[in-house]
Amino acid sequence: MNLHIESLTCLKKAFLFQNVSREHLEKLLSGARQTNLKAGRALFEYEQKATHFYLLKAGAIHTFRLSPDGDEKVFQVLRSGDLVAEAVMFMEPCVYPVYARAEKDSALIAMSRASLLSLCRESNDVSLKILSALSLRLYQNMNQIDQLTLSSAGQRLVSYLLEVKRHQGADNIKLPLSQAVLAARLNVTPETLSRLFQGFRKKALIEGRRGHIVLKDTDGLRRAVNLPVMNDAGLAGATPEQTDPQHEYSECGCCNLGEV
Amino acid sequence: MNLHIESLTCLKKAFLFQNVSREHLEKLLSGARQTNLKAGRALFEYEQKATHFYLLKAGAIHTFRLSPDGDEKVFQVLRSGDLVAEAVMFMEPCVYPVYARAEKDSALIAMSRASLLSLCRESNDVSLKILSALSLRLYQNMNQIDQLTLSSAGQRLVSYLLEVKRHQGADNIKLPLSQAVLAARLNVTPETLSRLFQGFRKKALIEGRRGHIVLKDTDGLRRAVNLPVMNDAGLAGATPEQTDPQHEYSECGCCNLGEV
DNA sequence: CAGCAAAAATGACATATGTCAATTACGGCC
DNA sequence: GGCCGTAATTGACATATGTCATTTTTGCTG
Repeated sequence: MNLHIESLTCLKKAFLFQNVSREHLEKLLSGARQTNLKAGRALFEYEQKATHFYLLKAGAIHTFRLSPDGDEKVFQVLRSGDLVAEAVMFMEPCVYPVYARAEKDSALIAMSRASLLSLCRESNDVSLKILSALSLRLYQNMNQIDQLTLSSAGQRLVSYLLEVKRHQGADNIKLPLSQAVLAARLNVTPETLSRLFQGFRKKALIEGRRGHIVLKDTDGLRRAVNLPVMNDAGLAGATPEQTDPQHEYSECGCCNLGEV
Repeated sequence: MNLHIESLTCLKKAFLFQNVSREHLEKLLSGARQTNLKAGRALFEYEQKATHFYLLKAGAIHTFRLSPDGDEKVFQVLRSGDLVAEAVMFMEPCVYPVYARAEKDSALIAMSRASLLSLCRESNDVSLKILSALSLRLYQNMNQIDQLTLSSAGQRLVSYLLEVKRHQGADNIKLPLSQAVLAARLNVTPETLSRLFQGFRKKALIEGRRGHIVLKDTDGLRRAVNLPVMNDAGLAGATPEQTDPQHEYSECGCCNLGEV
């Protein structure tokens, strides 16, 4: 049927399933179901038994945890084409390590853990693919830890901006996140974030606002927050990704933050 | 030869290679070499091409990154029996994401990336094993991120203490880390850490010092730093690990911090 | 047991960042 | 194009935590 064909096409585009045979994909999809989520609705809960993973066809999903005082700590911002919770499927015990919620109306394909595991058992290729996907994610997480442990809020912001720049190519960057979410992600308050932006504007280091900002002087930014001024690779140092266009994750290569 | 036999025995004990045939292990070891490191010597450098992974037979290895002002941010504290950088082998591009240095005189077996990859290609079992190991590590990293984004230093410390308690069973816990390293790990200064400990002592929430401390009142600790007082599972909520005795990682289940 | 170097504790002080409240600007909708 | 709710900005203020210097403990080694 139509839906099925469409799903198949989507699935094929996912990095994980690049070279997987149609036959195998069919099997994945056989037990799959389409899920639609209104903005604001939960996809799954923290510590809930993880029985499914998802392909996000349209919309946006945030994964997050809650801080003791109830703030949301955003882990990932997932966009259409992304897989959700596929890495969780291999955990033991298998529970979702985060909450997931639709930020916009979203359409997903839900596939069962069992089908993925059996696919892996049958196809070493798939296992290897997932292996490399997981290790990439591991790397991203390390970078995120690195970023979060930067001592000052300014450093974290600049390091983030430079990363976005690197991924978008131009100095003219689009911030795919609201300031509130970005603040959460950088572990600062929205107020502090706002003041940081203002400070940089005053010093003519950046221009523009509301999602569209121009980095006028990246070295200046680095100096302003005592980040070492170096090549251009940002935190990660030498050119880390950028290369492999196979990595179709919309999550930003180094720390899954908004779109590419 | 003797060394070889001994290495084989070690390897067999590693979680990853639990059910791997002797034949396969031999292959891994065929290209392997023994490495001895004096305390303080580097095992590998950040961003260096990652050609080998290691089994730590004796001693201790720290993995870390450097903050802009030169402080070390400890990622892992590895003890004998641990594998080092095995997850890195699957990254693309394949460079070490951290520095690694011997903290004590250490003995390691160095095995090549190529041999591991070909082992994985041959044995789906191994792939799956590694897959689950990686996903565990991913989970640990998320927990670490969660911890690091706890707003106050006190929260981070208490959350750490409770985690250690959970892993060691008793209220009487042994801290496997010097205060300096622990401070780095919690992203605070040693001074702040010291003052926190003192504060808890004054309030009779803990007793003892120098690695051996007794948690007198865990709920009190939680309250003292505004962490929700709940079951007993610490940050991670419901019983996360504890169960599977197969996980022989000396790294603490939830966030690789010192020994079990 | 004395002496020493390293680790930890303590004190005084500076400041980045959080908090809370008030104001302004934006973006969607009728 | 004007209105309204949300998001962003700004200000005043409190405070946790970093910094730097000094002292005290600790654990070792001869």
